[in-house]
Amino acid sequence: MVEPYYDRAGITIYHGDCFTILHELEGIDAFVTDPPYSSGGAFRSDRTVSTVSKYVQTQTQAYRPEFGGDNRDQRSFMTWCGMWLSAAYNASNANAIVCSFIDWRQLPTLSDAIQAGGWTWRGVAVWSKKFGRPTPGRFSNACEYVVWGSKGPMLQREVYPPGVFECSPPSGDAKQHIAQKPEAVMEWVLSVVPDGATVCDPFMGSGTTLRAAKNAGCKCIGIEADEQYCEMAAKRLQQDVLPFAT
Amino acid sequence: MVEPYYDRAGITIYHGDCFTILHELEGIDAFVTDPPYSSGGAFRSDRTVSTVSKYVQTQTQAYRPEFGGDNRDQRSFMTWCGMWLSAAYNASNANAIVCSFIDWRQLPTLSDAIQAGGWTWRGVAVWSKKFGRPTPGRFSNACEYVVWGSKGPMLQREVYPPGVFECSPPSGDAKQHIAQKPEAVMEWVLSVVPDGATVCDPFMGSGTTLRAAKNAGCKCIGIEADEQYCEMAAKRLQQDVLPFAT
DNA sequence: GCCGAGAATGAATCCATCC
DNA sequence: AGGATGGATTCATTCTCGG
Repeated sequence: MVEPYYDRAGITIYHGDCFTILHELEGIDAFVTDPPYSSGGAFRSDRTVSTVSKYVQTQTQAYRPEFGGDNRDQRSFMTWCGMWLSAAYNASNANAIVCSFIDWRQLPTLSDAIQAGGWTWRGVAVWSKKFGRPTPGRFSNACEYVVWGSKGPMLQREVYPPGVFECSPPSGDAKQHIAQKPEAVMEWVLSVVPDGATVCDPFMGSGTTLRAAKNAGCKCIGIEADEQYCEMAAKRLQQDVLPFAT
Repeated sequence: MVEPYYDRAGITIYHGDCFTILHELEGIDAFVTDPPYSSGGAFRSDRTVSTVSKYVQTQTQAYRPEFGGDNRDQRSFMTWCGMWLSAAYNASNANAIVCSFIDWRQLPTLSDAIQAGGWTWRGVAVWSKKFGRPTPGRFSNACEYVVWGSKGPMLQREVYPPGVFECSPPSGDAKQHIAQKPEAVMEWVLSVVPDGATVCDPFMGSGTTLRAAKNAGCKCIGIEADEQYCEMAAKRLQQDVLPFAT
């Protein structure tokens, strides 16, 4: 069994590759995560290939060119998402929930991947950031999306979470990770997760999901490949335990 | 050439099959439309019932006519969307814009189809209805989406439309079609369309797009297969011309 | 005309029942 | 792997209507 990087008060952090760790896990009730989007830019040269090629090494080739410029990264992103979603499915209990953030460009790919991984796709929820970067002549990209689903039928629950949640992105000192989500957004997403569930975030980053899950009374598990973020998250989570925490 | 059902003051309505009519058209600057979604429910039997019982179930329901073309399965929906988007592409000028409404379930299919039809997919805009019908334990489906793109590069314009638009759906006497959009929502979508453009809605319904396009100073063309809706739209549009219109 | 109370509404989803 | 039908459920917002 893999050794945790941090393990205290129902919070466990693993430092390592998500596939390796997921393979060892079981009994998860909910996956709530914000994976790297491999997005940005309409052309391949605009993208950072490193994050993708780090996880997937497949022979990439031109694929249905009539579907537009750049399907190579799209294809490997699809494969990679299918892989982690499938591993997550296998580590889950029956009736588990999966919620993954994504941007508009990869939304269709992720909705395919979630189903390819065995999950039942249940819907899309919208995080409205109020103001996206304005672009002349175009709709601003002011939203990110939560593609979500379940492992088989869902448990009956008496909550009615809104389908749109409006909240400004973090800024200033509160922001420790490029893609960091506000804690309020994570709490909103967690409202579809049963009380006392075991929540796992396989792409933990600075640990916002874990903080929100802990506040919701959940047991939680984070996985992160970058040790710098493991340390940062452990510090953030330990702070909360102190009596004089803010 | 096909005979118009209505043709007055820069507004033309064709009654007939959209493929037949689109084949005859040319010189369109923007397609703005709200096609039948062929959505609803997780089971085929839920999708194949009539639009009235599928989308509305309350006790004292005002009568609104059925609309056709809403019972395709995923595969034929994809093919059908590819066909009309391709026909629309062929009827378009260079730099034309396409904007099509869709719900969460069919968003990935439509984003594939728009690219299969030759368009460059530019993004997703969100119409937030504020509050959808609640479903226990799940995010309410409070949004519809605008999948949009262009024929080649876009013209430079000095407008900055928001990526999310919040507006309640029409109700009461103002609602004549089950899936009718508020005029304000159509005006928001039309903000990416150049001034004085020729706008076409190949699934006109009760004619909201045409009203909004006319108010925006556009020439407009509507196509509708159901004569009942052609009549309804013609009446709505003619009303606006009268000096004592409300 | 304004305000408050009560009623109606919704591009929904699931499931039991029937043929 | 059967397929269609109808009923039950839900609550913030919007509408209606009376005072």
